Amino acid sequence: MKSREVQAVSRVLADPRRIEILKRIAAADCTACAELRSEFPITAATLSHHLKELESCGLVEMARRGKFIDVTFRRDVWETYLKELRKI
Amino acid sequence: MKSREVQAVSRVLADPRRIEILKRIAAADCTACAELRSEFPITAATLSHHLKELESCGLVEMARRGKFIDVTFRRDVWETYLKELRKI
DNA sequence: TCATCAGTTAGACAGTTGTCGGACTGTCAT
DNA sequence: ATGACAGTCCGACAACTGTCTAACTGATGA
Repeated sequence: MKSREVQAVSRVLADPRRIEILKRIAAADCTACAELRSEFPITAATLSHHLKELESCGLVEMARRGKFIDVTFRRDVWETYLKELRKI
Repeated sequence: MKSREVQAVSRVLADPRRIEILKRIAAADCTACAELRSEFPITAATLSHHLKELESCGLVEMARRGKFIDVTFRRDVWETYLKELRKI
């Protein structure tokens, strides 16, 4: 994992709400954004934005399934990130 | 470590330059800001700002020694932070 | 086909933040 | 004392970002 990727993850993790969302996804992969939206007081647009950020740095994966989106936690990326931080 | 403290560290880590500075400090505690300033192309004011951020979330400790500042890496705080992240 | 629902995109706005120059404080050596 | 030096504080500015509303796309079911 390159230094730039570590920075990307760190940047994405900077927002408190994003950490919460990530925790939630890591705890139980969800099959719909609405599932998340029911747990956080945010707009669909805002959630979409955050998910895009989480996806852009590889922390989650998103896949369409009909009307819904499967959101899955990329634990391997997460572990790699932690491994990099442990080097510091 | 409370959730708010984790968020504070994550926020501070979001800036690429701050990660670099932290790495540098972790690699070898330094006894002067000038030492750092010679390695990064930033103003004294900007460096002071970043160090203050790093200090505010507990990642480094700063102590005056005459004209100079001793900057030390708080590895215990760092480990605690990593431990929290590992829970996710 | 048409209404509805899940999610995205675009644009706007407010708040935050990284950066700097310049003034300042405090310390040391002469 | 005085000049030089290490670092901080302040105000400003540009860039970025989290949030929203509103309009949109695409899929489902009646």
